[in-house]
Amino acid sequence: MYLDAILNPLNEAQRAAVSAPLVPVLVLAGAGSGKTRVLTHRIAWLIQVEHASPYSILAVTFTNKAAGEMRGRVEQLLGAPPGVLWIGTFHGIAHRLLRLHWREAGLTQGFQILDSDDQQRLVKRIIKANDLDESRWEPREVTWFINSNKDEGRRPKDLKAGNDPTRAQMIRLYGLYEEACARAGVVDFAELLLRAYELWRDHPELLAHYRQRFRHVLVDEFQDTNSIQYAWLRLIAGPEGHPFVVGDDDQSVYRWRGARVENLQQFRRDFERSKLYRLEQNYRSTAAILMAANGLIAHNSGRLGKTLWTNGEPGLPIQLYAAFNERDEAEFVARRVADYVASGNRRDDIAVLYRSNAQSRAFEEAFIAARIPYRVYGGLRFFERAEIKDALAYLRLLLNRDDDGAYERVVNLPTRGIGERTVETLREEARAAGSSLWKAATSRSDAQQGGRTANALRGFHELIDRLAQEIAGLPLHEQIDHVLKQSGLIEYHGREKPSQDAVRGEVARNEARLENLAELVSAARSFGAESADLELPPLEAFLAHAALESGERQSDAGEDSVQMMTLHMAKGLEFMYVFLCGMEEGLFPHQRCISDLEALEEERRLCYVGMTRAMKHLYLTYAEQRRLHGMDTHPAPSRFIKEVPQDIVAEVRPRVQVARAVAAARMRRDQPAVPAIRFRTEEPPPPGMHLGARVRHGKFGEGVVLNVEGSGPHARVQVNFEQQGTKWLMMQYANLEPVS
DNA sequence: CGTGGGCGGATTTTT
DNA sequence: TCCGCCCACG
Repeated sequence: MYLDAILNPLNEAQRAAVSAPLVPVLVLAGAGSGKTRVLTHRIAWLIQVEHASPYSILAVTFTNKAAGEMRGRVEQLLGAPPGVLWIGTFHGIAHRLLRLHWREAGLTQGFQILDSDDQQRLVKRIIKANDLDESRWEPREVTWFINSNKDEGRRPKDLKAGNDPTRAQMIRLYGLYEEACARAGVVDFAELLLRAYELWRDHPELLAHYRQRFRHVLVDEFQDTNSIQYAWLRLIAGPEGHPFVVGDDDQSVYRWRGARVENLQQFRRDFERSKLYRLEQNYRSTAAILMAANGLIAHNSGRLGKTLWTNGEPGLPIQLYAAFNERDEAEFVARRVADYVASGNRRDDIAVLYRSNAQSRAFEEAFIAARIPYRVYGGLRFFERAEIKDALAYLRLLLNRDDDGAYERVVNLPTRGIGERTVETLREEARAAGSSLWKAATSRSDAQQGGRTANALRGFHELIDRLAQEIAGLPLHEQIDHVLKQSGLIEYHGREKPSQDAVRGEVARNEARLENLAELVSAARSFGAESADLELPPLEAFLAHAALESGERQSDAGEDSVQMMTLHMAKGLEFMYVFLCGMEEGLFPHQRCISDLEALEEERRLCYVGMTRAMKHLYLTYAEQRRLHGMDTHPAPSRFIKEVPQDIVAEVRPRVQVARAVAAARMRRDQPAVPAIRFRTEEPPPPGMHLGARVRHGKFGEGVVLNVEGSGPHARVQVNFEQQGTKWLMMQYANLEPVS
């Protein structure tokens, strides 16, 4: 019986959720409690037990990765490719709807998608075109204004400026931006969602059709939905529907980009018949780690409430390390990593997590010095790389000459004598005529046709027209290959820097760019049927794919390496050993969040997310001195450290000969199972730094030496300052003066 | 038209 | 401190 396969692998709570009746369902799924499993098994349950047609199922996620995983696991479970199932991201599904109903949605048939970078550039061009000061009207801010309004479902006409001239200008720019998008036939990410929502809202017959069809809607990571996504969900579900949503209010960390945890509560109000299920059994972490995480998150208010528990190992206490500075912090982590690897662990199982990307630097340096392979996540993804975007701009222009963004990007790339002056004139002409740059250029009067730049411009247009003709009928990858070669892009990146005694990095970078371009062709070759059902020509489909799925972050997988990433990127992942670093006030919680309770609670959730990534060992580290923006700071340890129940925290201190008596008190809580660190040297302590000595520090004032470890530049002393309390300091940096 | 130096700003990121 | 962007120069 199918039932067994679906329900047997589940625990009681999971089983209850999976086999819930056809009413609206909210599953509160704690970290590591089998959330994806519940979703996939629910889909199988609907099909095999409720006899739902796969055709009637719509499953929505936030990331392509999650969608891919879900699809894979459903296939596995059903033993067949559930081809007709709609599983995708909010954006992917919105895109699909808009392709199918572009006319009703008020779009052009071949509309293309702007990624955030394209969008920002467009906003910037609009600001410039309106002679506004870019420092007064920052493109970032304007873009944020536009997107956050779209996220809330508001068009320019819905906005009132009141007496606020700044706001009035913002609204005006929003309107101009919309016009520009319409003229160029492009939509941004937020627009995909808003249009899809409006499509259904304004076309009752379409909505009725899709409601009839998608009887079963499932949503992953529901706590991350924004207003428009939730409104869209309510539309498709209708008053009689029974959406199945899974989320965790304690893991909501994207409020700053429009996510609304309140949607969880709102769901219960809007769907009165809804049932709530809690998944609290955790299959990932040790009891100690869960106690720490539970204790921390209990400090947040207004939670739906949930306590993780496990049947598994009690595990080791949380290890807390107080470093002198970020270098010491990194060296500590590197030593521990080396220990783990020496005892047979894979580096892939070790993660260094931090609040902000800048923190990776110190760790990279320490890992390089210790010859530990590592991988930093973050940075540009494949389709975001400049050379790739250049190539895509050519392709976009081939499909749509009115795509001004694409036009500006490649009109002089490679250099063909069309300078800023020429483009500026073109922009003015286009603005005056209310047309695109391409049209403005082609409709110039004869008087303007003679000069050198006019010839260059004509050459460019002829190139584009010629390419468009030449690639007609070719297979996708040959189209791209042809454009890359004939446009001169390959040559442009391929040429060696002349003279300038071979800057080696430059050559390497050019090679990498050429490789990426080659990779683009092979990506096109393997880009197959996935969008066939949209009845889009392959090139259009490929461009949409490039925008919606920006590709891998790292090309060089391969070697077993320590994983380094921000806490945000770690969400949804798990690691055997986790180092949660930079646990300092001002860094984590971040300075900008400290005075805002909502933001502070989000920081705490982020910390909770970080802690619950760990399966076996969790370390918290902080530095007593940290260089930030080139300035030395002396941050206090993060409040989050104190919010963890102290009886499951063990402070790590290097074990040394000196001052054993004082250290012993600290050591009592340290666990013997964790290998102690030994200093290589056992030379006498630095002069004047004996126990009980009075010393003065530039910032902390006077204090008494409580503890001394090591010698030479690496020596560290613990000082009890009259004002600031007890601190560990590094002799090398501290500049302590003896006081007599 | 391309580059180098000066200046300002410096969470978090997916689609 | 360091990185990215803008402008002035070659």
